[in-house]
Parts: sequence; structure tokens; C-alpha cells
Amino acid sequence: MAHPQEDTLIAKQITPTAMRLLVLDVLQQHPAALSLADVEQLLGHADRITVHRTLKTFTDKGLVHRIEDGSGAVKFALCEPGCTPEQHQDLHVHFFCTRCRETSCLPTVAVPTIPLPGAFQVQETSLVMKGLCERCAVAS
Amino acid sequence: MAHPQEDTLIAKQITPTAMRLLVLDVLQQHPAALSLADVEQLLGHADRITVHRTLKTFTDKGLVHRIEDGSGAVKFALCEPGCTPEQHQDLHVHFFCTRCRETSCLPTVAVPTIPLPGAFQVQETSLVMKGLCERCAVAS
DNA sequence: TGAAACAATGCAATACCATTGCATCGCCCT
DNA sequence: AGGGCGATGCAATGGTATTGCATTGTTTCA
Ligand SMILES: [Mn+2]
Ligand SMILES: [Mn+2]
Ligand SMILES: [Zn+2]
Ligand SMILES: [Zn+2]
Repeated sequence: MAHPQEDTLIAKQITPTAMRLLVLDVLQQHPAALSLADVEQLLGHADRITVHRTLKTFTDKGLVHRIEDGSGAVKFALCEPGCTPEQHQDLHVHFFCTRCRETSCLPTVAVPTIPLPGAFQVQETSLVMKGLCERCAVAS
Repeated sequence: MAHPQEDTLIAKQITPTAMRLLVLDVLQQHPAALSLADVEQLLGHADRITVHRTLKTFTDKGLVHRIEDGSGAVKFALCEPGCTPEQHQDLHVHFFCTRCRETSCLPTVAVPTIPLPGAFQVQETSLVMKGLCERCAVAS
């Protein structure tokens, strides 16, 4: 009966701990997707490995999704409440800004379903667009 | 007036060298996209850094394109003859097989043009599908 | 032809990012 | 209190990408 963030974790079958609540808070406060290093830095001085395992747990339980934006580091962003590890609801496009290097979810832009020739069995589709984000575009 | 592969390099403004011809040959012989480590292994024992810089040169000159498939290592594949560093002709979908970990170009499947809301300025779109490739799908 | 100029190569070193092993800590339950 | 178990933190490791620098090779031109 404490912070509502505890309920968020419990709803995803994640035992609430101090570290996990802190990581969740950082993810909720930040609009952009965050890398492991980003989270570590925003937390002050938390142990990198613990943050890593926290994000892995969050991913396994369907609380966050991974974004491979080609920047070298995987980014993480919160999922929609309805997402499960098996079935993600928010299959949207991601945008990587080549100037400020921020990665954003575009929840309103769905990943299109593309039929493939032959016998391919598609499990997952990742669509990343690169360019200038809205902030950097107007600033140029 | 030697190998036709020399002409391929010269057409892209790349000085032909022994190493570059070897790397080009490996890329032409293999249907799948190759990582730096793949090329190094297929060449026997070539220097990893030289191969790295060879692939960088090939990319800069528009002879190959980079594929970030989320496997941890960037893959490289030959471009269409008409590609230039500024304007790639072959903006196609890539497929990463989660079983055999091979990445293939799907030259017949074009990346769709997706309009974005707001002031985003798109420079590049990368679309990677993951699942079972044709070979692994029938073998399961 | 010989030396300068430039490009390409190879070895060493470095920088990240990600992941694992293992000991310890903290919490819950009996 | 004590056992059990998950979470944490430090150390160590593996993998990929990249840079510095000396050397080698090749082209250019006096
Ligand atoms: Mn997202
Ligand atoms: Mn391709
Ligand atoms: Zn930006
Ligand atoms: Zn396969």
C-alpha cells in the first residue's frame, strides 16, 4: 500500500526492491529511451551490473522493451501496460537522432506487416529510422 | 586488364589491392551478410584491423552496406552496382535467423516509406525482421 | 632512376559494452 | 534464531570496434 510504482512492478510479477523502484522511476521520468550507461549515470552511483540485471528482469517480465538503434548500446523503454513477455502490444517505430543521439519511441507509428516470399517465419520486426529529431530539426 | 573484380573496385573509386580483392571475393562468394569476424575467419588468417579498414573503405565508397541486426556485430553485404555512398538504391529489408544466426538481404522486399508526424527529418530507415530463415524453417 | 609523397598494412594498445562467477547481504518464513 | 532464497556488489572475462604508430608498398615527379 505504498508507492504506486510498487504496484506497477507487482503487476508484472517483479518483486519490488529499492533498486528496481529507482530504475523504474528513472525510466518513467525520462521521455527518451535509455541505455544501461544512461540509467547508471542518472542514478548517481549505482552498481552497473545490478542495473544491468534489473533491466534484464524488466525485459523478461514485459515491463520494458529493448531497442537496438545501432548506436552500439541497447536502449530500454517502458512498455504499454498491456504488454507481456510473449505478446508485446506496442510494436511501434523507433527514431534515433544522429545529432543528439537520443532514441525515442513513436507509439503512434505502428510497424507495418510485411509479407515475405518463401518459407520465412517471422518472429519479430524492428524498424528504426535515423535522422534529426523534432528538437534538433528545428534547431538547425 | 586482370580480374574483373579489379574493375568492380575501380568503378567505386577504390584502389585495388591484394587484400581488398580477397575481401571482395569472400563477399561475392557468400550469399549471407558477413561480420568482420566472419570475413577474417573465411580469409584464413588475415589481419583483423586491415579487414576492418577494408570494410570501412568499402562502406564509405558505396560498395557494401552495413546491417545492424542486433547480433552484436555489424554485418556487411554487397550493394547493387548503382549504389553510391550518398544514395543507396537497395533499401531493402534484412532478415536475421535466430537459429543459424545468418543475416540475409531480401532484395525483393523494399523498405516502406513511412510518414512521421511532426518535424522529424528522416535520413535512413533500417528494417530488420527476425525469425527462422527458409532453410531453418523447413528443417524444424 | 632515385627520392619524395602518399596510401595501405600490421602490430600494439585502448575503449566500450555486455556478461558471468562467486561471495555476501537482506528478507521472508518456519 | 536459523534456514532458504532471491537480490546485490565486486571482480573478472569475453567480444567488438577503434585508434596510434611504425613499417611497407606504390605512385609521382624532378
Ligand atoms: Mn518503444
Ligand atoms: Mn542488404
Ligand atoms: Zn535530436
Ligand atoms: Zn537460419
